[in-house]
Amino acid sequence: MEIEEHISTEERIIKAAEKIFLREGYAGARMQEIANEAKINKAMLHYYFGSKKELMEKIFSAKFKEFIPKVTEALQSETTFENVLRVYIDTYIDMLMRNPYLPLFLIDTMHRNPEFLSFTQNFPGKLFAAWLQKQVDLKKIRPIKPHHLLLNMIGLCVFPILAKPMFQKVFQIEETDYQQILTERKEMVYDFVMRAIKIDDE
Amino acid sequence: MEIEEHISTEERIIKAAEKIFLREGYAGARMQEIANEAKINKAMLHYYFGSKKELMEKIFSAKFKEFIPKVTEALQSETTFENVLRVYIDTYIDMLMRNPYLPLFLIDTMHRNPEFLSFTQNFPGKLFAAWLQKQVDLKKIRPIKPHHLLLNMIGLCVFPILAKPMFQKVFQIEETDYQQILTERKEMVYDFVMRAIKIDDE
DNA sequence: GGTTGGTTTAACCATTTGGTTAATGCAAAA
DNA sequence: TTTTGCATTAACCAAATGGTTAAACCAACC
Repeated sequence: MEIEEHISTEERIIKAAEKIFLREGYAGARMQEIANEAKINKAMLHYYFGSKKELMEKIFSAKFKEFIPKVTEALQSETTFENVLRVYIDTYIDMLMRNPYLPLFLIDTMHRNPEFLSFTQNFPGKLFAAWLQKQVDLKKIRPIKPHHLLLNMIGLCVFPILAKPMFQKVFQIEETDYQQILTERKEMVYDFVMRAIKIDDE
Repeated sequence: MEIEEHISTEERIIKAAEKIFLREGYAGARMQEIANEAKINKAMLHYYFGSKKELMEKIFSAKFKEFIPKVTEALQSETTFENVLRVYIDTYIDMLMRNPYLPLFLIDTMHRNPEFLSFTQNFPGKLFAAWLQKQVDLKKIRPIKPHHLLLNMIGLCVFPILAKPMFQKVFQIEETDYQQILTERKEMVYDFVMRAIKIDDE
């Protein structure tokens, strides 16, 4: 029993709950399955977290933070628009490839348990809007409403993850090819967005 | 008891199951709730459709067809690329505004019950690819892989529907404004895609 | 060694859930 | 009018589910 290798029961529960909730969703997840996954007695779940709902809320708000783009620093830096866009898309698609269950879990939960959203922090929407307006004023890009651009960027990154089963079926794509396509999209999405919003006469 | 107004029990069940499954998802839906919605005895559900899974499969495959873009005719017509794109995006966003639960329902189901996908028909991926290649050859648009363009187009239309709760929270948007933004997007998405793939020197 | 207080467990509980059944309703055929 | 066969219902059932409880465990402290 190594000192540093020890993982507390609470951590074990969190890890297990993450796995099961992400894979099965709230309604589909079973407390017993979480207990099995954590290799502890089911009563421990309630001992540490009260109820299924409270446990879910813990997992949701933690995961929500991962999903909301961490753009604040990038926006405040003095780097070019192109750079911000490129880094953002790369980072985001990488994160999604590492967490393929995350988008569906969050979207599903937000729709069916909207009360969980109230516990989450805000995305710096105003900051993003201001930054974008500056880029427009500087004639770096064509005018576009911040919420539209953000929806476009995130949608282009996230949708292929959400639509994976349909996508693979419709185009008859194997797993390795699918991963390859996601990687390709880092370049593709950057290019697509850049062309869509750049100034024509340059 | 009007002759033409009569709705068969089977139809009543389908309507009710659609409503409940779309709103609650498979795991969240309750057979009793479907029966209540249809105002019939719960045993009728099993009498007509066997099991929850069989009923779900009926609803899923019907709804899947609505979601898969009906592009075949458009692709075979001799109209311009611009026209196909414009009509496609308009039609699709309109359909989504009328069926806001549809995307999450399909995506959720495909992920958690992938076996349902095997019952569905195929999307004419090859036809779309061939048509797009022709547009590229005719120098109507820049080269782009068919699956990327399709993911982009659908993603740009669908993602705002999926992300609605988060979107509204992050940007503090009321329901009427949200609807307005979706309508705006018909124009916006067309423009965005068109600029992204048009030939530069014209 | 004994007490204390947090941790863990097996057994239990009430309710919900998908599904079944046996009896009844009922319209059309005979 | 009686029979036939599908349609419908109330009552029921076994399994699953989230949650509880009382007892046991166990390391730290006295």
